[in-house]
Amino acid sequence: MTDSKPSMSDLAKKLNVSKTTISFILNGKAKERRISEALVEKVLAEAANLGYRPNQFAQSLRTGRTNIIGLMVEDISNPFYASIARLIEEKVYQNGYRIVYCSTENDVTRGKDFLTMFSTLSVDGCIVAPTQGMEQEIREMHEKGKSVVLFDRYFGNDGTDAVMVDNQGGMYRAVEHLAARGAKDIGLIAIALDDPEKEDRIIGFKKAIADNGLATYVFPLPFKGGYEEYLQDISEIFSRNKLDAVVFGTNYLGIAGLEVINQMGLRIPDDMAMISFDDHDLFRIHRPGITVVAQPIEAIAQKAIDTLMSKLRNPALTKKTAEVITLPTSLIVRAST
Amino acid sequence: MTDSKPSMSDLAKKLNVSKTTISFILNGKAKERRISEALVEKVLAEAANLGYRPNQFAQSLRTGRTNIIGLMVEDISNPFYASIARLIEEKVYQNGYRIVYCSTENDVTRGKDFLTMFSTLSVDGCIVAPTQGMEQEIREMHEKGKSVVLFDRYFGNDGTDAVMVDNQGGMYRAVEHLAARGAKDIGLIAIALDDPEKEDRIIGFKKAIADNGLATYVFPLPFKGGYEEYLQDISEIFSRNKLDAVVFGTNYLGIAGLEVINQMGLRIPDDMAMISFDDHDLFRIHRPGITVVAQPIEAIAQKAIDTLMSKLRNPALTKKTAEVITLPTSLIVRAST
DNA sequence: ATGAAAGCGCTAACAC
DNA sequence: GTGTTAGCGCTTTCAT
Repeated sequence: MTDSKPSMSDLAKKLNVSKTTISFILNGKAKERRISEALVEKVLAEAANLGYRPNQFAQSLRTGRTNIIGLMVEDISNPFYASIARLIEEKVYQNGYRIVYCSTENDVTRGKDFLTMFSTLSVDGCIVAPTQGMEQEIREMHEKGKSVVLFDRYFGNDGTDAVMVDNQGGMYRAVEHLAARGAKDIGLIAIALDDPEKEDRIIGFKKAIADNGLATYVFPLPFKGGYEEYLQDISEIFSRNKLDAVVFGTNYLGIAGLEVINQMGLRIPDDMAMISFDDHDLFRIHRPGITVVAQPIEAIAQKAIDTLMSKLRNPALTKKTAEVITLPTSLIVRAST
Repeated sequence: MTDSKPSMSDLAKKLNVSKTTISFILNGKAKERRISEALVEKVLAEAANLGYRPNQFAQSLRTGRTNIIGLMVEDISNPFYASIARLIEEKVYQNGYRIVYCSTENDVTRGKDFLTMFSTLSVDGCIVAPTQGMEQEIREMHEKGKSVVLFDRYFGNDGTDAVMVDNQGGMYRAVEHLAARGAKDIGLIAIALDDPEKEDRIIGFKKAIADNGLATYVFPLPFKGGYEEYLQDISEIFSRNKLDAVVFGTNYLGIAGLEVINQMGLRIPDDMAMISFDDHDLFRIHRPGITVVAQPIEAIAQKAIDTLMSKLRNPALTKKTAEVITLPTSLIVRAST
């Protein structure tokens, strides 16, 4: 009936031992406190028997640590982020942490709200794919000693750790590949949240186009939630420009683009060669297969966690070193090029 | 420098007011406590000024409520669950809750671990796509007064709310559709965690096969993490049986199946007609398009949240009513059939 | 080798 | 109208 959780006091009372002792034993400090084997046994046994679980909130209130990690991505339903979330989940649980996630939808306000939430929740650290406009807030968290690891996007030299991917290089090789296959009019359709001149994927694209002496067709698109709108935008781009190849800056643009191409009855790669950033089941299985610039998802997750965990374990590090890791992408050539 | 968060005491000291008063004001109980307008203003202003944020842990410790909701799915990186997670996130935040998620991988032990974690974390409620074998634990949570809403899978009449989908009916109509198109040897490739006789999708399939006087080809597969293994299993099934149509019980089996079909050079729908449970970008965009039994993702998320929120708002309900909502699936016919 | 006691930040019954 | 006070369950210093 009164099945409510047993507290440390319950244990203490039942065993005629003080809370202190119980606490030490349960926290593995029995040795250094020289508590007798016998007592340790007894306490452990009774704790197990009663199904005792420490109250995380009391614990957090006392210690200031929460064992919660915040994960902030653009959209948790995007397979790229979902896969990362899955991997991070796996690795984080092994270290006794839990994850609270949220999707920013590239909205600064949402992003900041969530940062506040993380702060309110007192997460021990967080892994964030930031939107732009959050620079200030991220820096503040960092300065307050919270461990933050950025990925997917970051802001120059602000002292925050980041796990990035070689976006410029990846894009450069994609264009190179297309050019080598004889493409002349290569378009780039990519999200530009901010200034297109600052987007690495766009920069890499332009550089490759220039190096290959080709004409530049860049179509920066603002971020919008709706898939339908992208279909619309892309089909307009296709009808107004006679391209023989196209590169998409993200998986969802690639997907939308592929749908448009198919709808318009364009043949890949004869009428239109195609490459998308990010691999996806769709790109692998589609006939013809779609060439992609794949991001090393596993490595991104691993590095992000490793970085965060090492800061968490050694808080002194947090304020000091800031490392920006850049992981290579890989061009997976399929029949679309 | 000492930028650590201001507490209620700080506020109280600064304004020469007691914590009590602050607490009441901040919790919107100023009216009923008949606190003067002026004071309310002053407190609110100073709170905003100092950037005061209540300490969630102290709050939780005191009230027993945490504003955290646990979300447990089979695999957060599966688009079906990821989409649900996204929608649930959206709806939940509007109500001031946060989400902690975890992926069971259909592993009972993991599932139970996470349930314990939810319990330790004192989540206010949870939305769970259970694995089998968790019946007992779910029932216990429920009996302890925790709000639990199941989806995707549930255990008969155990008094827990559940949001389900008409799996039998969806599968039935898929087979019916195939039969109407002249398919004779229709195979079903589906995960059977437990007894295949208890899996609704398999039941629906068999019923439809019987009603249409066809031969029964059911290939229950155990759940395994690895995609490669499914490829293997499926291609064996295809080489050992001469089917003219196949139905896949879940999106990842459908994806693997499609990959196998393409690899084997089978033509859809001439050599092999195909239907998969769950819609997916891949099925929509693939040429030919793949007919699917789509689940109403949005509705599932909405119902789950609605149910949970109403229980949370009115705890008295929790122990009483248990509702099993069954949502319809829809057959989206494409070129694969 | 063990325990008493203070206090983390907050809420709410009960005074005044 | 506003303040006092007693905890929520835990950790940890200091005493014994």
